[in-house]
Amino acid sequence: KTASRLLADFNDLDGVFSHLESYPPRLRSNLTTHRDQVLLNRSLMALVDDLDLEVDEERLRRGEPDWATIKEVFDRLEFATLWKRLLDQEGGPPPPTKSTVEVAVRPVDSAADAAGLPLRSGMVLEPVHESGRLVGLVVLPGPDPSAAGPAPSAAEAYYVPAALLVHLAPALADPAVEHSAYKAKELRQELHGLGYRLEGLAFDPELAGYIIGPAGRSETLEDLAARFLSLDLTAIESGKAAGGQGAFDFSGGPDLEVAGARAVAVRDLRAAMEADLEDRDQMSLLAEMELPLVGVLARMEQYGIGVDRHYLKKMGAEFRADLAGLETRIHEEAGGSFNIKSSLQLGDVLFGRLGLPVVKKTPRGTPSTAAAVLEKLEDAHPIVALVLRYREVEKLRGTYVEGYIPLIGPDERIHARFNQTGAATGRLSSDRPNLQNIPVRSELGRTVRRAFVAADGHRFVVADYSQIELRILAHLSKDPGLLEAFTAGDDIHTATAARVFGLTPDTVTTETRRRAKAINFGLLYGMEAYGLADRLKIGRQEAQEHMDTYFQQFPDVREYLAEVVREARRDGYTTTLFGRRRYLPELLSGNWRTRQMAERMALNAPVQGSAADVMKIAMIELDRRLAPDQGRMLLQIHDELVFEIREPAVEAAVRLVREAMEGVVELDVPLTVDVGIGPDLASVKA
DNA sequence: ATTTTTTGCAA
DNA sequence: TATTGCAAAAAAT
Repeated sequence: KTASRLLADFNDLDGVFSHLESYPPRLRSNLTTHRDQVLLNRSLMALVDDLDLEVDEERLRRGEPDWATIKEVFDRLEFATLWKRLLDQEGGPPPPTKSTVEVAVRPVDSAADAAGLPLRSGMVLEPVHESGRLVGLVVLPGPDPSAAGPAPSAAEAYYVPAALLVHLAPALADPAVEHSAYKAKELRQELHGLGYRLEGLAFDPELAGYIIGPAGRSETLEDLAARFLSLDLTAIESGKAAGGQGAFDFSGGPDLEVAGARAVAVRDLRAAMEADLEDRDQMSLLAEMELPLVGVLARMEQYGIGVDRHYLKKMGAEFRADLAGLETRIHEEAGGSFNIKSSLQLGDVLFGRLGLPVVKKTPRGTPSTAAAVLEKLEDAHPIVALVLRYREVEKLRGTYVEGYIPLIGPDERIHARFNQTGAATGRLSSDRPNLQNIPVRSELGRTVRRAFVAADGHRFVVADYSQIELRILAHLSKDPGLLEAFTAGDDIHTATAARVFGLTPDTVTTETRRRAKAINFGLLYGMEAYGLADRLKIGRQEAQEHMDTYFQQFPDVREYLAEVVREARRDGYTTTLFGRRRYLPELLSGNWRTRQMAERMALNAPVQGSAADVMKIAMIELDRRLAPDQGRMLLQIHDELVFEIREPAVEAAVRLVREAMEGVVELDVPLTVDVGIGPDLASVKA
């Protein structure tokens, strides 16, 4: 534990491995930046703990690496041969890392000055903030085609304060004047807030980094500069803070030197990262999928979705009253007051005072009070059902009904964000709020949907891909049984049930269909018999039989899934239909549990990721083809798109949406889309 | 005050 | 002891 303190705090071993494993080859021999060392230290500490090794704390206290233990770790784990070789080379100090950038940033201080700036295509835009607000833009002009001779050694950039941005407006809004920017969508939205349009996005290192190695979260520009340029941007920032040149800047203005260095980093990252993307055959993923999507998502965020504030307030009040009543009754049943929302206190009451049996424990050893557990105890004591109800209402009140209210804008709409780099598989994610998890399953939960209302004279048009993941599985596996079922247009769960249980489609009961559905879903998640048994509340044996029969009936699915894992183990990553990769170095982990988890991820990633690819293409296509006077795309919920359409245009829009979504890609099975229409999200009906 | 844990909502 | 997310709340730090 002393060692943990000397090294860095970190527990996301998976993320570290994804990151390091996806280094481009020429940088693998150069794990020398500060960040590299931190990452390496962190993952090593996790491994030391994992393997129950002792570190030489005496050495660590002296600030020296404990090479003996590090080598011991690698000796015991076969997957680390690459690093071992690296460490064998490690004797002397690491080669110096670049920590300065030659750049001169000239502040622009007059309208005439701003109007005369060179705004060539290929420029880099780097926002400058002060206390969270955009105060200006550093512009690093693109290459000058007319310039003779070599480019000057020091880059020349300009700082344009917000007040003078108006002189850049035509160039910013011109799609022919291409720009690069880190977190381009964010910049675009900030400029939009000031009344400026930004078009012509040609490169964003955040998106390129996401494609090269989606680590589950986006990397900072500092991370990317260290990884691809061996450039330590943090040294430039901290150097100033620590009293380097420029530390005594009494002007009180923004830190232009740092912004300039960042802009140069973005420019240089474009060359470095595009070269990598070319090598990996992923340029079109960036240029034709992720970059065009930026504008689409930005528009969706700007439009927002209409919300009935008064309905939410009324519902919140009702929920509060319900909760007060439930609380009283629960406290009565418990024979005393306690905090129902605390799983610890609730556990004490249920499993202590009331003596209910402990079904399951949490990873930390306390008795679990999760809904699945409580459902098993419902008959044991009347308090259990009340607690379940309390949890449900409290969840809806806190997260949804009252959680939404502060997020409603002055336009009475909610402008959630869609994050393009949030999910390791290629999916989008959403936050502030998350509009990809609006309740739908429970009766009470569905009432929340009534709060989302289409504007006057408009209707919501909701289009969802029918069984897109299973269709992609059919396409990828080429299993004749699965292909046939989809080509014939059968209900896939019924068709599966018929084959697995030896029935004809018309003799499939609700129960057998339910079981087949669970198997189909389980397939997409790398199911094992244990999980299926749990889900279906049947024996492990029986679940295993179901799976065996399934794979007998659909042998190519089994073969495909096995092949996915084999390839992932060999290559280190899985691939989607459109070349998106997911790195899974944990497939070679010495830890059985970790490895199993990675295998399930490997099974799921090509299917979920390909579906995400298809949806992204559909969104870009629809953004182009849906005329603004017809309506707007508002939400994406993974396999579903929500539009707000002017009433006279609804019929045409339905046709357009269906045609575009079904036609984005030609698979071995048809893609079909179900469309519903309604005045609010609760009332959407086919 | 910030991070981690538990829980629960969606596809 | 099924995949991917985001978030609230309590507890832990």
